[in-house]
Amino acid sequence: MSKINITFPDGAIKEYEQGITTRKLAESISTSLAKKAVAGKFNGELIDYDQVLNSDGSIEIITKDSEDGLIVLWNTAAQILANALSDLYPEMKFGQGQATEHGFYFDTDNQAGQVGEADFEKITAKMNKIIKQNLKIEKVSYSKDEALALVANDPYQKELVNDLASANSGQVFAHKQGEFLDFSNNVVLPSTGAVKVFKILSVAGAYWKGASSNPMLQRVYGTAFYKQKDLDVELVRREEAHERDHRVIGNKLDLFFVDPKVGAGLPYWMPNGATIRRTIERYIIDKEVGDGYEHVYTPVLANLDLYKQSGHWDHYREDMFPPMDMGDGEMLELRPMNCPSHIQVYNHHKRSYRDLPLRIAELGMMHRYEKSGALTGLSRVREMTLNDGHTFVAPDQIEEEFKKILQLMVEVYNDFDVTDYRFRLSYRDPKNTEKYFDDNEMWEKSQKMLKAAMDDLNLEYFEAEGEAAFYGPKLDVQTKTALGGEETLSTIQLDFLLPQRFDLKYVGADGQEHRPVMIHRGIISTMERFTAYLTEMYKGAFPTWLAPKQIEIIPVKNDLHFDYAAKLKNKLSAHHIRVSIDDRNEKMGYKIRQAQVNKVPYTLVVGDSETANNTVTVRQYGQEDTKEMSQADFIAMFSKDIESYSRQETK
RNA sequence: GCCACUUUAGCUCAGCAGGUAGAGCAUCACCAUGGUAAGGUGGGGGUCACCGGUUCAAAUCCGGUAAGUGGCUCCA
Repeated sequence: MSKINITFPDGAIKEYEQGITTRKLAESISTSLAKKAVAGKFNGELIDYDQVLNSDGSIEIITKDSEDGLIVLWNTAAQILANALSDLYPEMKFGQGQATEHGFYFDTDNQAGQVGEADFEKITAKMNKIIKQNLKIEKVSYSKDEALALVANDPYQKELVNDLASANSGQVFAHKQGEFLDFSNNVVLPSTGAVKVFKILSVAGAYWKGASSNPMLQRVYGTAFYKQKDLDVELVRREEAHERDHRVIGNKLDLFFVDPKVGAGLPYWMPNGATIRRTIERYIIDKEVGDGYEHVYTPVLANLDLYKQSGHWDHYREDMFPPMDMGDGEMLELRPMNCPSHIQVYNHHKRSYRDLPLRIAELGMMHRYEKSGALTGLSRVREMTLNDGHTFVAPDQIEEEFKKILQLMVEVYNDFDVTDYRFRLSYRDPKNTEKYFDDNEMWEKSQKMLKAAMDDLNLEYFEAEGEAAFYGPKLDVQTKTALGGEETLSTIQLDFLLPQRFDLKYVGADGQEHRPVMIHRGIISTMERFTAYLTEMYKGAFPTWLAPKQIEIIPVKNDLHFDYAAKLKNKLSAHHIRVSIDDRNEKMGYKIRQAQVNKVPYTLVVGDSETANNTVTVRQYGQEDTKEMSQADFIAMFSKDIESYSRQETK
C-alpha cells in the first residue's frame, strides 16, 4: 500500500497509509481531540469524518466548537429533518436542504397538504426518534442510472441526480441514514446522535432552484446546536433582533406608521420620525452643498414620454405605477427614478466643459410599484425620497469624481457611525443580457472602469453578477438589517447610456460638442430606508443630534419647581434644543423611567438645590449616575455632543 | 406576485369543544406632593380587519377580499 503525506495546520508533514480518514488522524493525535472532532477539511474543502484520503494534502480537523463544526451539524440536522418528513409523508417530494447562516432548511413538496406550523410538534418528535436511534450516516456511491431509479417518483430529486452526475462524470454520491437517501454534496456528521438539540422554527415558500418560473416548494427552517445552552443563546439572539426591528421600535417610539386603509407601502411620518428625518435631510443637503452639489426641486410627475425616452418604460415598467390618462391624450407618470428629471436640469442650459463636473442633487421623491410581498415597514416602500445626485462629467473626469463620491460617503458614514458594511461591485448578468441596455462595449468598459477604481483605492469588495441597474454597473454598499437581511445603502453607478438617449452634450475646449458621462449616486439611500437602518443600528437610542426629544426636564415638585423648569426650558429652546417638561402628576421615579424608556438622551431633574444654585442634575440615557452642574456647563456639554454627530471616537 | 401563517381596545396580547368580549400598558378623573426605572382608586374606550356562507345562535366553523408576518423572487 502506498503512502501519502499529510500537512497539518502547524506546518508539520507526516506520512500515512493511503486511505486514512480524518477520524483516524484525530484519534492518532489525542483522544480529547477525537472526542470533539466531527469532520475534516482537506485542502481547504470540508469532508466527511470518515472520508478516505488518497492523495497528499493538507488537513484541518473540524471540531464541534468551530464554525465549520456548526455547518456540518446543520447539514446533518437538515438531513434528519428530511428523513423524518419522508417517514411522516411518504408521498412527499424533496428539493434541497443545507446549512444557512444561523441554522438549516430543507425544501419539501407535499401535494396532499404542505407542511405547516401545526406539524412542527410531530416533526420534532420524529426527528428526536431518529437522533435517539443514532443512525449511522454512510456515504454511498451510485451510477447515474442506479440513482435515477431510486428517485424515480421524485421529479426534483431526479433533476438533482442529473445535476450531480453531470458535475461528477456520471457518478453520484448520497448520504444514507436508515432508509433515507440524501443526494447532495453536503458534508455531514458520521451519525445522527450528535444532533443533540434543535428547533424547527418556521416554514416559508421557496422557488425550486430559486427561479420564480419554477414551482414553489415549502422550505422548513430550523436551527441546531451541540449544547442546549447554545440553542438558548440563539433563541435569545433572535428575540433581541426582533426587538431591534425598526418596525417594533418605530411603533414604540411613535416614529411612523403604515395604514392599510390609505395604502400599503405608503408610510406616515409621525412628529418623532419626522424630526429625525428632517435632521438627516438638513445634514445631508448641507454636506452635499459644501461638496459642490447644486440642490434642486423637480416634479414627481412627468409626461410618460420622458420615461419612454429614458428607457424606464421599456426596462422598468413592472416597478412603475400605471400612467394616468388625462383624457386629452396626455399621459402622466409618477416617476420611479430621478435621473430623467436631473437630465432636464442639465439640458436646460448649453453646457461647457467649464461647467463639469456638474453635480445636481435632490431629495427626490419617487414612486415604485413594489410587489406586495416585498413591502416591509420603512425599508421597502412604494413612496420614497432618495438622497439622489447625478454628476455629469467629461470622460476623463470619471475616476476623480468616483473617488470624490467615495470620499463623501466615508465622511457621511463616519458622522453617522456606520461601520458595518461591505462594497459590492454589481455587474449585469451575462446570461440574461436582454434585461439591460444592449451595448456590450459600454458594459465591458464601465465594469472594468469601476473595478480599476476600486483596486486603485485599495478597497476590499466582492463582485456580483446580475445586480447592475439596467443602464449600467454599480458600486453598492451592502448593510444588514436587524433580522439579517442584506440591503443596499449607498450606490454609485456609471452611466454612458442616458447621456446618449437624451443626446447630452457639452462644448469642449476645442469648441466641439462632446458627450458627458453621468454618475448616479445615492449616499444615504432613501430617507425611509436610512431611517429604518439607523433605528436598528442605534436600537432606537438615537444620538442626541438626531433624537426627537433631546432633553426631558423633570421638576421634583411641580408647584415648587415648575417656574425654574419653565425658565430653563425657554433658555434651552432658544438654543434650538428639543426639550420638554414632564409636569404630569406622577412620581419622579415614574417620570425618570418614562424618559429612559423613550430613550431621551438627557434627563434634567430640578428641585430645591438646582433652583437655589441655578444648576441642573443631569442623567444621560442608559446611565445610572447623575451629576449636578451649572446651566452653562450643561449647555456646553450638550453642544459638544451635538457637534460630534454620532461619532464614537469623540464621545 | 408566490407559499405558509396571522388579523380581538391607541399598544402588547388572552378568550375560540360556537351562546354577541377580557388583562396589562396607555388615556381621562380624583386622591397622593414624591430627589433618579412603574403610588392608589375609579371611569371611558371594541359593529372581535372586511364581505359572504353554515347554524336557532359565529370573535370562535367554512369561503372570498385586503393588510401584516416569515421566507422566495425582485429592490433604495
